[in-house]
Amino acid sequence: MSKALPKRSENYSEWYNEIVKRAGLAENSPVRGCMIIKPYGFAIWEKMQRALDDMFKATGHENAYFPLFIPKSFLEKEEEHAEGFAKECAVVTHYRLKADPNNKGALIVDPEARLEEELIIRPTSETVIWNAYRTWIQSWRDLPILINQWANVVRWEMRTRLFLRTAEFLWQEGHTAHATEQEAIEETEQMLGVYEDFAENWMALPVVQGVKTANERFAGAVETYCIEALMQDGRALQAGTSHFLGQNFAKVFDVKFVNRENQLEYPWATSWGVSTRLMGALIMAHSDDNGLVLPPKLAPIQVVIIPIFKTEEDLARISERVEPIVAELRKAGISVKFDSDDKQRSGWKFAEYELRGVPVRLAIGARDLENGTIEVARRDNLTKESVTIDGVVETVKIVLEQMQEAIYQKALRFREENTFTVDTWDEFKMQIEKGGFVLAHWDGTPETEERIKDETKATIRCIPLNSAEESGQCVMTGNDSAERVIFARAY
RNA sequence: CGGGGCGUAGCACAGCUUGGUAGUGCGCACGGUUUGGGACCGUGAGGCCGCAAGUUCGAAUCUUGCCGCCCCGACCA
Repeated sequence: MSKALPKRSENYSEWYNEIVKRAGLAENSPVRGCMIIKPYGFAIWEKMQRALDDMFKATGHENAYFPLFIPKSFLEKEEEHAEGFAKECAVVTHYRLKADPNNKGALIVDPEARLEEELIIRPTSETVIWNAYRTWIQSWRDLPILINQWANVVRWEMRTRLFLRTAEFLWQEGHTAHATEQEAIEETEQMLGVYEDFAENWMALPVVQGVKTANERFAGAVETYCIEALMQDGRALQAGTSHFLGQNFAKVFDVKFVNRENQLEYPWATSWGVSTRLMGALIMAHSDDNGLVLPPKLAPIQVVIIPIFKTEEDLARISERVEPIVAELRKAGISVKFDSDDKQRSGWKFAEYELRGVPVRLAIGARDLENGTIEVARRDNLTKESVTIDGVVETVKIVLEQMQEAIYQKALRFREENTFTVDTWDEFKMQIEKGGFVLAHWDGTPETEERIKDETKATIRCIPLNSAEESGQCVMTGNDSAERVIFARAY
């Protein structure tokens, strides 16, 4: 195994692939397009899950679980939804194998065991869930229903990349039902806010809240809201979506409730999700040529302590000094690993924990014991300083907080420096080629959006929610436009 | 599905042109010397050379077919 990672500046996608594998986050599986999430990668995902789950609960949601298999007829009900997902569904047609009579040891699909109705492996769960809601919802008193599920889904993608786009991925999907349109829209916006909060305060990832254009809208939604982030190579990544589904699913699954006036009405729906794709965003937003850089709040190991020793006796003396520090850090809620393994040398460990993105490294050797000091190294800016052992726990707490903020600020600065306002077609093409968010006027038609995509590979990432009204002319057609939208090449 | 590349030890690869004992580095095991930024020496284990058929006295190497993977495009969170 070569020591150095490919450089971001030379080959960004190879850098990404290598970092995922070498930092022990994930690897390819025997099945094309699927991935094995390794313990260290899964530990990060678990921290994300925990934070998000707490936020969902805090906003009144409950977890439930709906099945992996969806009858094909369910998927067919909502026309746009069906069309949107049809071409990427895995389908179960049989329920039994049998020994191949012509080939000893081999198994074949038993032709006798064909399912009467094929089952789709869920690409998303609106249909099964709304089918269930039919019996759950009778009266306005049953509403709202605020459900979330943590699950895997399958979308048979042509081209896949670890975390960013895999055939099977893990996610959460919230599915809510409301008595009024207004309430459902508020829910959609609220959850988008939750995602923004999570992205910025946990992932240290600045995001733009916006609305998708018709072309980019979720299949079956009335309106799709999103948070969009900018990666270090200048490409955009959709980090989360929240959909206002109107009454589309209620109608096709015949879900009705009696309102206060004793009239039958269709409830209003939302759905919202984030996936293991966030892992890709996390990696691409912050990491450097030495490896992963993790925001402290999501780092499985926040502090690693590396003893520098020659003999068993040295190690024993260091351990004695380190153990109370470990205990104190843990008491402060900080996850810490004391790596006293003598099979690897300290230099190897330094490089390894940098690769894995451990935020703070403490190194302590005989010299430190004499001086009463310990070395504190920061992963984000690779600086190190010597501090007194007595104050190290306090120092670590401060450093972790500073890092969380510094990583966010760095990403924010990057986004600001890579957000451009352009007004001419030539400028537009040139800037898209260079990368970044490009703010430009658009005449609001799907046709123009499509033409721009064909010519530049750029899509409208979103119509920002809080952008100022500003009349202008469409960058491609010159037609009137009321506001700027964000264009970028995207993952 | 188009275009390109690759299948040889756990990993990364050489060997193939010109057929003749299966190799190198990393990793692994054991022993020793080392240890403040990816240590070194010695010994050792580990292979149906992607699969199948063919050519040949003899195939990792030549021929044909198949399978798989990766990268680039069209589709997408």
